[in-house]
Amino acid sequence: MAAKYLTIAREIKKRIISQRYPATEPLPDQFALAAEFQTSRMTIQQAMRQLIVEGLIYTRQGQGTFVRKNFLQLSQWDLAGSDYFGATKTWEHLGTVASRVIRFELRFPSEKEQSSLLINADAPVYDFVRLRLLNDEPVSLDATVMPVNLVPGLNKSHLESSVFRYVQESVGLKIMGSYRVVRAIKPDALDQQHLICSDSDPVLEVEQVIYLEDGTPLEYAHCHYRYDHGGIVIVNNG
Amino acid sequence: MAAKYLTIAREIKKRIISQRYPATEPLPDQFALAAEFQTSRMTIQQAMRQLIVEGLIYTRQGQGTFVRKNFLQLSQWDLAGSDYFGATKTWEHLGTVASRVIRFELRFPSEKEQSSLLINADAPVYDFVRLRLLNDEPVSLDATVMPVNLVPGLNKSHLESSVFRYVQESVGLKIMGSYRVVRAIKPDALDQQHLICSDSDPVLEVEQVIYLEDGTPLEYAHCHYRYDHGGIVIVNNG
DNA sequence: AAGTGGTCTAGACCACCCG
DNA sequence: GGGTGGTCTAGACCACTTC
Repeated sequence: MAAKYLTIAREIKKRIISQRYPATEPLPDQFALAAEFQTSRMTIQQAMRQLIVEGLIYTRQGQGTFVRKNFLQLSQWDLAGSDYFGATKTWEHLGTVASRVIRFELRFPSEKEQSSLLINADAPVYDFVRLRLLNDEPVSLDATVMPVNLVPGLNKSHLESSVFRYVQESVGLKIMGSYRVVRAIKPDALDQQHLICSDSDPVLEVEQVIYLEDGTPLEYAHCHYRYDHGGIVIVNNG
Repeated sequence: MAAKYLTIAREIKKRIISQRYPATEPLPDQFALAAEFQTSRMTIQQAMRQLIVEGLIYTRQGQGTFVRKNFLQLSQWDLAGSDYFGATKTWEHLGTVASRVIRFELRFPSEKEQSSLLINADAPVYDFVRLRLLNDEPVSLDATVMPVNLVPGLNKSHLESSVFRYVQESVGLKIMGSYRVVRAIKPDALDQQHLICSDSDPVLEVEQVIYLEDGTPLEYAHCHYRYDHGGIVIVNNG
């Protein structure tokens, strides 16, 4: 049995999508909703808070609760954006995805890696490079560094399928967030060789740290994308 | 007088930063905090919710409330990232910033612009291009389209100072969020001319829609950055 | 079983916006 | 002044984790 406030939030969401609550006027006030759903006003407010963080509505003290004009639009954006690559998204709807392992080694971390992963110089790390192919065309070249102690037992077959799945399902770690820097750079020798690009073709570089629920850094990576294979989508709701 | 839950949240934040609440063990439970702050548990929970959205703590039912290990680290990241450009950040701490207007026209929107700005073909738009200089060095070339009806009275002097400030202070509109796509591209003729780069120098392109509180799109822009002048920082907390 | 956070109640008063 | 959302109370019961 889901919480009552979530049930109410879902119901109100339905009504907004079906335009039973037209976007041109405010929603019924919280007292009316509390009466309709036979609950207290605090619970209605919790449901509203849920819809606010989902970007569906916004409130104005003294005025009421309103539907965001771009809510219906946003799903269209997301759809339109699906031709682009988000680092957390998969591309499987675009075709056949494959991973080729270029390098897989153990070593000690550099200073930059120590500070990015919050580890000491004597904590061993995996160092691996993978080429991602979409319909046999090279798309990205990813160089990753991960602390061995967080993910013991990682092997080459995990790299060929999904490190993410191994980390979540076998080791039981949960990803919380990420920190990324995106730039345009000139391709290095490895990029030119594996992404099959000339030295005048730009490369989109994503430098990222992925961290777990409690904030422990899990991986530090440099991902290089061919410039003609889309971009990174960033959505920001205030 | 600020709300009690915000006052409590600030106090708890202080204690975490000063390590009076060590990151190695859970925070005092909500009942103890309610007693200490002479308030109800609901108010303590509201304070906790605040700190959760700020990324400071996380909760586990049946276990307690914990400090995120990367909280202290994150402020260092932000500092480190200040050498990079975020489209919402200013660069004034890096030196002298100037804006040169390359183009400023009125016209009707293209189909792509109509769908991005949610306007009709007969709604006029401003079309302007600006070159941003940092210490007299070209950094970015921005091509922007804005609906005239949202921002009446825009003129060239606004472009040279800050369109953002004009929109906020004179027109009274409030920015809510953004939708961006980042790519690496080859420079076009305008880029090469104004960003002073060769055709083998990559360009970082940010295609963006900025929208207002209620979701109305305010501007649709393409911003081109020189590849050697930093990158875009993206922080994502689950 | 004990201890923790999650949800919920039935009110109350306050701050803000509008006519 | 009337209507709206924002905050707050003093409890209650539930769900989950650990012992």
